[in-house]
Amino acid sequence: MQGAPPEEMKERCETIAAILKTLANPQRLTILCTLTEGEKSVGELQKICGISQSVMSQHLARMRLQGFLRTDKRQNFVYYYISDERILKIMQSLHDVFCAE
Amino acid sequence: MQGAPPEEMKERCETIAAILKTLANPQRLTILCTLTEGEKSVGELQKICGISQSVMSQHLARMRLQGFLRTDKRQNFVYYYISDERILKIMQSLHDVFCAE
DNA sequence: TTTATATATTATAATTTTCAAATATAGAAT
DNA sequence: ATTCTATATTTGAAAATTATAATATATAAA
Repeated sequence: MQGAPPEEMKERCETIAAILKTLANPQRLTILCTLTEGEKSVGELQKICGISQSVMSQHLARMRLQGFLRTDKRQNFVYYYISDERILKIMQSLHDVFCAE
Repeated sequence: MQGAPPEEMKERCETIAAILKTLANPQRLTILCTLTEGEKSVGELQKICGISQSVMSQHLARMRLQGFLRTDKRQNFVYYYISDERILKIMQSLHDVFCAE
């Protein structure tokens, strides 16, 4: 048995928990699931996910500020896509665990 | 483009988000990390993780009620271990993404 | 039986998250 | 210039989470 938890483990757990907190919301997960298929405009995401304009924008802002997502403005639309490799890997793993046959 | 999100996706996202909510706490993650190495008594967990008695017990109760953990009482100690294969897989995946070289 | 140890539960206050409504902005179309 | 469309931001209330303290329980030891 060792003494205190390696400080490193605690710090990592804080970092990871902060990321998981953002994932741990049904609407944000639905948005991310949708984006794993490729970029979507905000309006498309609203329709596909059934989330209101304001709430959608708030979720997207949070994930953008946290570095999960980036945007690409074309015409008068804003397209969002997953820009964080770690998020893609986690989504893949969640798919394997919960959605695979 | 399809219409509404498959209801199945929404439902799965709710289930998964509920699980991630429990994971998304630095202390609970630290506890789970520790338990990936094998079962530990409550007292051992308190020392290793540096978490107070009451808070530890509340975290353990939550994870036990959610089916992540089970207990084994021996002597006058309660040993906790991870009993949900999905949690083990997620922890492994988080390790791969955030802690691997 | 009393006391000590290990763990669990309850209550409550503080903090954080979430949703909804209103308002703001920016570019395109008229 | 005005209006419309797409998106973002702000605000405030409701709900959920977290920490802390107090109390409870159950078993072992004295």
